[in-house]
Amino acid sequence: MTESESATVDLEIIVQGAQEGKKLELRLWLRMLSTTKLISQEIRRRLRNEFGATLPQFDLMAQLYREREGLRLGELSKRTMVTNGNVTGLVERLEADGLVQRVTPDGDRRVTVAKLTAKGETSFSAMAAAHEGWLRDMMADVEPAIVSELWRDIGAVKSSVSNHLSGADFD
Amino acid sequence: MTESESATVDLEIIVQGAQEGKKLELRLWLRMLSTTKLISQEIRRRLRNEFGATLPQFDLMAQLYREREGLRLGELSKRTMVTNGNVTGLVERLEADGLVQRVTPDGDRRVTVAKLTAKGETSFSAMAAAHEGWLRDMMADVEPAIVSELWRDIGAVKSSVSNHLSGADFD
DNA sequence: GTCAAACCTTTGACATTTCAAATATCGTCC
DNA sequence: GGACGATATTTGAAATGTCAAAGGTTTGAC
Repeated sequence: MTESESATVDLEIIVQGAQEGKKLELRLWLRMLSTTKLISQEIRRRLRNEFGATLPQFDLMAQLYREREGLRLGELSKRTMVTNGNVTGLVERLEADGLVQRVTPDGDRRVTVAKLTAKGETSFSAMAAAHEGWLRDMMADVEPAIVSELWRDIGAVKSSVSNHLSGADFD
Repeated sequence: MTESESATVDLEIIVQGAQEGKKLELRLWLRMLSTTKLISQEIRRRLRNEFGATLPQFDLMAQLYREREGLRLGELSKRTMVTNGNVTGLVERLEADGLVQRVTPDGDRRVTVAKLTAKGETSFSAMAAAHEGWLRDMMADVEPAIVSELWRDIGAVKSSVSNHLSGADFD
């Protein structure tokens, strides 16, 4: 490649605002992944230290908290994006701790419905408030306008990904 | 709060384009988390179906691929954001599959260096190419300019989070 | 009514994950 | 040259995660 060719190419790339060149999607993914891991680990640590809870337990309880009537395990599995088998164990442990209660409805004995106990609601309520504060703190240096933009644009990413899944995952 | 005060507040919120009101950071976090899970699961499924590999193994091999001399397990742990104990098991299994090789350098017998084998390099190379394509496909509906913006802005989030960690995590 | 297909959850095998404690080695101070 | 603190990895317990297969239950077709 001659000097002038090289200069031209560089210019084009710069003009396109993509000096990173190819693999932009890959780079975005790696950054999303590492950022998500970072935040997850921080939340996990704080949940553990301040409440003796785990993140998956918190996630599961969050779903039950907004459905006071309780949810079937399959529905919980979908909402938490966790496999069925995993939900079984999670709910078992939460039940052992008295935070969740399992009920088999009269109509359909195949079904198990999980529901927060009073203790579970109290417990989750405290964790949720702290959790929200942690996130505000962690993102304190990001402009609110940027946070909104990110929320919107990541929604677009999620949409695109949903439309290009190989498996049979549709909603 | 009087009625007129309330009305004023509502108006401000609407004008700011934040009818979601508070908890913007929380909403961003939930969306980041679910999107990341969605993509992870898709990549996991494809790695499994097409290559018989797992995502953590792929991540680990990716680090070794760009450091052909190999990496100490502690360094691998930092780069993959995985705990030390976890790296031990991952490397063990990869070694059993003949993809990675462990060496203890002469100078310091505390250290273990993991390095891709020839088979590991070939294997990873194929997976990496496919992996990059999967991401491009999944994000195909997102404008390149948006992808760039996201990359930049998520960088800002990561920065902010890094500066507000409670633990002793600094780089 | 009965059988088969569909549905919901659990189970079992295995991999990944964290944390804390244990192990092993190195470097240094005296 | 021995003890101590710092480093580096491994181990062990418990939880989370996937997948596939097995268990009950219900429903619908006949």
